[in-house]
Amino acid sequence: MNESANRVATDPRSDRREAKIAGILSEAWDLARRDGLGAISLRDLAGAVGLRQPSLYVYFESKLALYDAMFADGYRQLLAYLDERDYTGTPRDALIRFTRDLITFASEDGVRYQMLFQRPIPGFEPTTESFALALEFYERATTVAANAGIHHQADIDLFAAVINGLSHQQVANDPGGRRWADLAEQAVDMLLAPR
Amino acid sequence: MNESANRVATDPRSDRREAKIAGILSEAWDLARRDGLGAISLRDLAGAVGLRQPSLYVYFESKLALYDAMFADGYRQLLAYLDERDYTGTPRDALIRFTRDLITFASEDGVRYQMLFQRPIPGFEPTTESFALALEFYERATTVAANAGIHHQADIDLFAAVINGLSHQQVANDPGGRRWADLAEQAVDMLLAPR
DNA sequence: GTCTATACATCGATAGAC
DNA sequence: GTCTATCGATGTATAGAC
Repeated sequence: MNESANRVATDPRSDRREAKIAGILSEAWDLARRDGLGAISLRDLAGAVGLRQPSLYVYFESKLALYDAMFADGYRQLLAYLDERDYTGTPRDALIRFTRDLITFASEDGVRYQMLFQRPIPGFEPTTESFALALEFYERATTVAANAGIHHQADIDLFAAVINGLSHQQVANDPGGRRWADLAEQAVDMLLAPR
Repeated sequence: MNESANRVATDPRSDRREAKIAGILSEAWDLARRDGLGAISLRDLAGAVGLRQPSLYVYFESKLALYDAMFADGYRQLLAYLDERDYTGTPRDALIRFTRDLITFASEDGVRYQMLFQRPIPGFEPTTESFALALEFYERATTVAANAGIHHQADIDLFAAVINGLSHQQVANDPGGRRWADLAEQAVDMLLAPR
């Protein structure tokens, strides 16, 4: 290969590094779906990407750093997923679609849902940089809710609990299905009903 | 001690065995609260009850059998907790109290809540006998809900999701507190509002 | 950047004496 | 029923050659 050909916007060396990291993360999600989030083995992970186990330390300084990268990766996937959709239209309709999309996103990958919303790995806390992505998501969620009239803290708490509960039931009892996702409209109308 | 004194209803030998098992389970919950449910070590557990690790196999034939006993123990605690309370009165009031009590129960012990409602241990499935206790609980819950007019499957699904979501938020964000438990009345009125 | 080799800890489980 | 001793597997992490 020609080491200096195609000198584009970014450094090709760090491009390749980023691509490798992306490949490792992709395999890490596969392993997590197979064995559980807490049971990822660095040996298995290295084998899945054609490396020996110590070579992983070139890309992640520890297993917790790998988890942190997965946490950030999952939130980037969620934000990209939301970017592809539009939440214009009436506030009620937007909130219904937002809710349904969140449940669907959770349903598509239960392990990813666990990582983002259940925090099931003892000893793992996301770094500030990674957690910023989570905050970005919460900001978007509260904005869509606020547009539909959900302002008080108690209402926001209830809204968050309902979305979380629907997502959890969907992932736990009907993974990949729509049984709870299809309750989004009913749930939102319930939340928005005047008291 | 006098080995044959006080010969009561049950065999004293199996009484002692049951008491020992209860002690082991109690320590297992303590360890789970400290290290996480999936990170219980049989060595630590044995040490906590004054035994060596292999001696635990006298009482549990495997680690999964220990988890199964914890699962059953947790549901027995929940059923006993509900037995102490009464859910008479108007159906709405009963459902509010039932909901609030469930969230409170979850809040009192996040690890127990995980074991009963989140199933976070890869490879663990409760035995039929243990799962029967879970079914007993679900029967009681649906009865209280049905008395308040929640009959259709979609309504039951939504009710279960709301309780689960409130409990999860309470455990995850305000353990031991009441922030989401105090939303029980609002949540139930929302669920019972005519559409 | 990748490798071999290895350190070092911990785990669940079993064998067999007492 | 409890113990000592130990097996075999697995885990993360590091040292150092190439």
